[in-house]
Amino acid sequence: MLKYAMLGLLAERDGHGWDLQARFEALLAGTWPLNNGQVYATLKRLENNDLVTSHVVEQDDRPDRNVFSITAAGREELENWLTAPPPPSAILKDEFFLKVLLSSIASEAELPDLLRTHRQHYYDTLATITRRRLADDLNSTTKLLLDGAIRRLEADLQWLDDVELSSRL
Amino acid sequence: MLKYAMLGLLAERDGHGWDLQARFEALLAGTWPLNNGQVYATLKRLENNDLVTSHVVEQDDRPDRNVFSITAAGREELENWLTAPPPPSAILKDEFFLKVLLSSIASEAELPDLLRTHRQHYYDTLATITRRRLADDLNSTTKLLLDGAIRRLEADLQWLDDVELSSRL
DNA sequence: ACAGCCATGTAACTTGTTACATGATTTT
DNA sequence: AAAATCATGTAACAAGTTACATGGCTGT
Repeated sequence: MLKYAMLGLLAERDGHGWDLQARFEALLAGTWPLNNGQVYATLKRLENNDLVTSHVVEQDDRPDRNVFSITAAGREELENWLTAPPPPSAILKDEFFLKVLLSSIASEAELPDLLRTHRQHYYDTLATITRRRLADDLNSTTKLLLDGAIRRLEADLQWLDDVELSSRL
Repeated sequence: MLKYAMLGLLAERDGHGWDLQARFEALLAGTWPLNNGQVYATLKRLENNDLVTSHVVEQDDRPDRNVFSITAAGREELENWLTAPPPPSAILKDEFFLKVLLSSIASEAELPDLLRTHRQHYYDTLATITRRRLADDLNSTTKLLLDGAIRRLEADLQWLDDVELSSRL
């Protein structure tokens, strides 16, 4: 997926690896930290596939930059991905769902523990995100993202209640 | 993740590759189809790590089965995973969120198209899942899963409205 | 002096994805 | 005769994860 993230950021404007990583993390409000190695590896693959090109920009007081630009083929790849509907399998391919499911069938004794841990964790995350949402240096897109995350967290918390109720029957 | 799914199914009872795949797909109500190759590859890796063991069961009229059992180490690995809270990065690591985000910054002209396509797709999926939820041959765990999926889909649909509203300003 | 920022990457390992390959039995 | 079910796997490739490695400049 990072591949498309890089293409998207480059479609906005050119950038070098370090810069792209910083922009990505800012856009995601720090909720999706990256290892720099992954960024450089992804950019190299994109270049091998001619979806981006690069040129070196020399600097005196800083290390030289390797600045990337998106190509026409890269733009096309990005558009295709953006407009394609998600595969039908995507909705339930979720670690949280899978944990509850497996706990129910394989390890029922652990279910209450799992539910407690996760409920706690979801409340904490909800609090963190709600707090972050209030910061005034966020761009509007990031705000939207956080709103979406809040809606999902609330949905998941309600579902946790469902699961707990039905496990107590 | 499939690794843990296999461990979970084996914790319920022993099984061979084919059987595990069928049980997995039934549990997920067919929403997460697998390629058999992935199943066998995953089982082999688990065996290499001594998380499962296998023995051949001969059959006359059918190909022989390679039946797997979970080991003590496998059980431990499963328990650890089940009780561990999700990493904080997991909530927003989502293809749908990323698409909306990137479309907003990189390709604003495509946003309405993306929103329309995805809204349609989400409604369709909601309808499909709701219908499947009514089938009476589902086990209670699968029903729960579908309930969770419905809650999420509804949350995402509401969020799509948010995004559309804010994009029209 | 030390921490933090700027900037680059490689290497090893684990997962996931897709395609290919084989072959018997049962049902339509 | 064809399609579905049962049953096994290999191989190639793409992507994600983590650790390692280097080095100058800036602010405290």
